[in-house]
Formats: sequence, structure tokens, C-alpha cells
Amino acid sequence: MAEAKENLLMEKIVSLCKRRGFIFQSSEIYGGINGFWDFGPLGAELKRNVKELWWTSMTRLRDDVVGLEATIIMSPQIWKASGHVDTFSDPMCDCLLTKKRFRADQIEPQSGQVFHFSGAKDSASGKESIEPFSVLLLAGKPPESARNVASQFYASRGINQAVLIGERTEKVENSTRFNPENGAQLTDPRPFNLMLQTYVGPIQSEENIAYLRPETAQAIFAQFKNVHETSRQKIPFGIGQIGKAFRNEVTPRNFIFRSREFEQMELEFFIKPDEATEAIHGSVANVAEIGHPGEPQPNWGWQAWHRYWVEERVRFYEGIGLSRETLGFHHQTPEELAHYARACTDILYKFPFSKRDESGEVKGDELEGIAARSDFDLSQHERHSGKLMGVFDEELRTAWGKLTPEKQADLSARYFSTRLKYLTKSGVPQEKAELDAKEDAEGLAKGQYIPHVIEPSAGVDRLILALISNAFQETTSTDEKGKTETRTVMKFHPRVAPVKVGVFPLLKNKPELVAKAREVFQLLRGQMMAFYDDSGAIGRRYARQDEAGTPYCITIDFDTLGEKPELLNTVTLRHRDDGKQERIPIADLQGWLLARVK
RNA sequence: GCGGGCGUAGCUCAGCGGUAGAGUACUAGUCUUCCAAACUAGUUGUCACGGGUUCGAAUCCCGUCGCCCGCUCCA
Repeated sequence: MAEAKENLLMEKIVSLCKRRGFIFQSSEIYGGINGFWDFGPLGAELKRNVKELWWTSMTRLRDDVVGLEATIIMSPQIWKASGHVDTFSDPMCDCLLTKKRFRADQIEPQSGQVFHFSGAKDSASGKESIEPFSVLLLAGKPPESARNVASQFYASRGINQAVLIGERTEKVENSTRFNPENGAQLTDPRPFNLMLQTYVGPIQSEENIAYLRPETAQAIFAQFKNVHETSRQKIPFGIGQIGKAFRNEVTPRNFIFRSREFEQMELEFFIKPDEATEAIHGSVANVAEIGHPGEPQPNWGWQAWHRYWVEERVRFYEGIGLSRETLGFHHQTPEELAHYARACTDILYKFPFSKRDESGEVKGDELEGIAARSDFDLSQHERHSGKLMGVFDEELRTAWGKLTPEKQADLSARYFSTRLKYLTKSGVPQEKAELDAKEDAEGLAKGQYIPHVIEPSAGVDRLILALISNAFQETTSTDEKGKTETRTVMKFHPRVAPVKVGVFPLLKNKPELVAKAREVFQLLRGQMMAFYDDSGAIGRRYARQDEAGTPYCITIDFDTLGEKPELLNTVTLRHRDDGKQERIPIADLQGWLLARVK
């Protein structure tokens, strides 16, 4: 019941998005293409505003973050180093009976007796199948159970009273060709690559394969050295990037929430390893589990920085109209975390399609993940490229010399052990891993380390959907004739609203009103997105702007022209959310509006 | 990738073998006054696409594409 209502809401949102020009299906005239969406005039403005706000708050207004804009296609070696070539291209098998899908490398090998059948015939209808099928007899089960599974398989092929044909048995050892749950045969492993690929150069050969990036983050790591050197930033500092990314999702779903081409806003914030911070400041700051930890401090370790970025990001969402109640949080459990990650907090939004959990609460779906990724990424690129990714930290070297030998030994040992853990997990042979980790620990004593990273990574398109869902408001009223009417108002925060102000002459057929309205429109359009409209009754124009989410509308009437001399050069300013109107001089308009929409 | 439902005007939908429809939207016009007013005139369709059955297909059948739901997948 509740779900049907939520679907209805999503349908209304999708419908409004098309009707008003927020979002269209890509390639619609050719029947569309699954997982791709276009932003119409209003959607493009909305998206631009969101990206602009992110860019401004994350880079321009901060001393410690700089920007980057990298290419979508990069050396394929980047994706080997990042692990995407391995984790994004698993061979998969499907159970021929239940259609359940397995990762071929995760099927437990089984031994036992296999029953092969060459086909089956329906004893009632005479219908015949010559499709071969095999079943692994599960340990402790009677042979009849294997025949039973085969009969079910042929039943799914339309042979209900199956008489099995050509039965023979065979012993197998450690086979991964059968479903561990029912013994049914699996399809051959089929490659399953989540990265979109293309060829660089005109020859479509294996060695020319390149990938469209599945995330923007790796470009930041790959360019870390260049940015670090040219920006004259010192650790801690961050590199931000906004850009397109591509994933060949199995099932694009929920409108633009999961699509195959999408945009990300990512920050990689590089910090000192905790051992270095401790060497310099004596200890790493303790930080409260909840709440904003305040202005960054030099003695912050990764936990404080992680906490800080989670709270900074929540403030960003609050600043564009997503209140804390509409958001949810998911702290990844140790089982969910990637092996190199120390923590990951997802910021969720309660979308109309978000599911209820066991306790009946809506947690939400992911807008952004803030991950503490240790020094994994830069270390991977150092190992794969052979280029050193470490930085030299003058402050650390000076501080290290002043430590007691006991402290030095303690920090070295801890750094050695985390580096060793990383190297062995990455498949470096034990002996070499120990040598390398020892070298890293010696480097730390000389002020060298590979920075750790905190990664706030947000999806632009899903944020747009969150803003649209959040803004969508319907009110139904009944007029004096008893006619009910449903109005839709998109209550966007003025900062993200696609159109900031609508400008209307009260009447279209009075040239003086039109001329004055055009004059006011010209005055405003250079400062903000403004929209001029003179068609239809004034109420209709207000309603149209309500659906577009325009927060303010200005109407030029006869008083503007001086019919009441005291109102000369004043206009009606109408508020979207409550319909209230006020009178304001044209001379004050720019300042009044800019204060509210910036 | 599997299973189920759906696809008709910009939008919401009716029509379900015999001339392509309604509401709304949109465009132009009349109107001196603020929340989808009224009136007049007008525009809008490869009935998702391709094939088949039929004298005749939006309607029945098959395939493809897309959307929704459930599995599966989700750095």
C-alpha cells in the first residue's frame, strides 16, 4: 500500500520533470537508451547551480583545496592499479534452473556424482527436448533427488511429465560448474565488465582498449604529484574535481538515481599518516563521535578529518535545502568496508523509492560516501607506475630528531606494520614486503611518507533527484464552484532554483507595461537567471513559475508607471512558497534578490 | 541477465478488429488590475519500433527497444 503511493509520487515527479523541461530520456525519438538521461533547460540550470555551489564552497572559499579537471579516458594502467579492472569485470554464471547469478570465482568447488541427461520427453503431450542438462548429486541425497532437479529443469522448458532421456553418471572433483544450493548446472562463466570500453586509435585491437572512467577519483591520484608541486600546497590539502563517469550498470533504476553516464563531485583530501602527526604533536587529537569537530587543527588524525568532512558535507546539503531530517547515515561495518578502508560514512537521502528496513524505518539511499581510504590509492599507483608518490615533510623531519629513541622505535614499528599489512594484502611476496615496509619506516624518520586520504565523493545526478523530490509539493484546493484543483509547487532553495525571478507585465496588450517590464528584465538578467513572460492571465504565469520552482516573481502594473504617484517605479514582488506580495522599488530589486539567491 | 506489468497528442488517460478521441497544455486574439478567469480561433499523433495474421490492426500474434515492479548486481 505504502509502496504504491511512493511509486505514484515518483511517477508524478518523472512526469513533471518532462513536462517542465527538467529531465528527458536520452535519444527519446529513437525509443530511448537504457540508463541515460538528458537535462532540459530547467534541469541544466539546476545542475549548474549545484555544481557551482560545490565548486565555490569546496575550492574557492578554502585555502586548502585546489581544483582539477582531468580527461575521461586515461591510461588503462590506472584502472589496473586502482583495482577496477579486477573488481569491475568478474566472470558470472547463472543457475540454469533458478536463474540465480554467481560470481564464478566465488563458487565453492564441489565433488561428487554428476547425472547427465541428453534430453526429456513429455509422457502426456509427447513434446520433446534435446537440450542436455546435468545435476551434481549433493552429498547424502538419494539419486532420485538429482532426477527431480532435472525434471524441474525440463518442466521450465514446457515438459511437465518429463521422462528423462540418456541418463549417465560421472564422478567429478572440485567442480565449480554446479549450483551449490541445488546441484543444478550453471551456464559457462561469462565476462561481466562494469567499465565501458572503447579503443584509442583507429585500430580496434586488444592493446588499444581503453576505458571510460568509472569514477573521477583516480585522475586525482594519478595527478597528485603534479598538483602538489605546482599548487605549493602542503599536507594536509585537497584536490577537488567535478566530472562525468561511466558504469555499465546491470540494472539502471529509479529514474536518474542509477544511470550509466553520471557526474561526480569528488574531493581527495590528503592528510599525514597518524604516526607523522603524533611525531610532530606528541599525540593525535581525540575527537567526539558526533557533531562538527570545528576548525581543522594541526594535530588531527584521520578520524578527526573524517568526522570533519562528514559534517562539512552535511552542512553543504543543509545549505541547499536538504534538512537533516531528510538525510540518513550509514556507517559501513567492518565487513562492508574494502580491505584498505578504515571507515566509510554514507550520507543518504530519503527518496520516494527508498525502502523501509526491518524496523520499518526509511534509511534512504546514498548521495555521497565519505571514505577514509588510508594510503592505499597513492601506494597502488606508486607500485604500478614505479613513480614515487611520497612527499617530504620538513616539519616531520625536524620533529623526529627531537623524539626519544623509545618514541621513534614505537612510531617506526607501527608505521612498519601498517605498511607491511598493505603490501602483503596487495600480493607482494612476504620477503620483499618486509624489505619495502622497512624502507618505508626508515623514510618516515627522514620526513617521507605517502599521504593518507579522506574522500568525500558525491553523485551530482542523484543529488539533483534529491533536490527535485525534496522540492516537490502538491496542494489540492476546492474553488467556489466546487471544482478541485491540484497545484504543484517546486520549493527549491533559492540558491539552487533554476530560475531566480520571473518578470511579468500585468497585461500584455498595454505597450507601456510591456516596455517597463522588459526594462526591469534587462536590469536583472545579467545578475541572475531571470525569465520574462507575458502570455496568459497573471495567475497562470505565477502557477507556471511555481512548477518551475522560481522563488520570486515581479509584476509591473499601472502603479509602476505612476497611476498612484507615490508608487511610481515600484513593483509587486510575489513569494512562491506562500503567495504573499510586497511592494518594492525597482532600484532596490537587484540587491534584495541577490542577497537571497547567492 | 531472469520473471511480471506497461507503452495512444507536450502531460494524464479513454478507445481493445471497421473514420484517431477527451481533459489539460500550447499558440493567436478580446479584456485597466494579482494567483491555472471567461470567450473566440487555431496547432498537436510514424497509436514505441519492426514483422506477421486479416478484406481491414492502435486493437490479435511474434521480435526489438524503452519505462515500472520483483530477483540479480551495485567501486
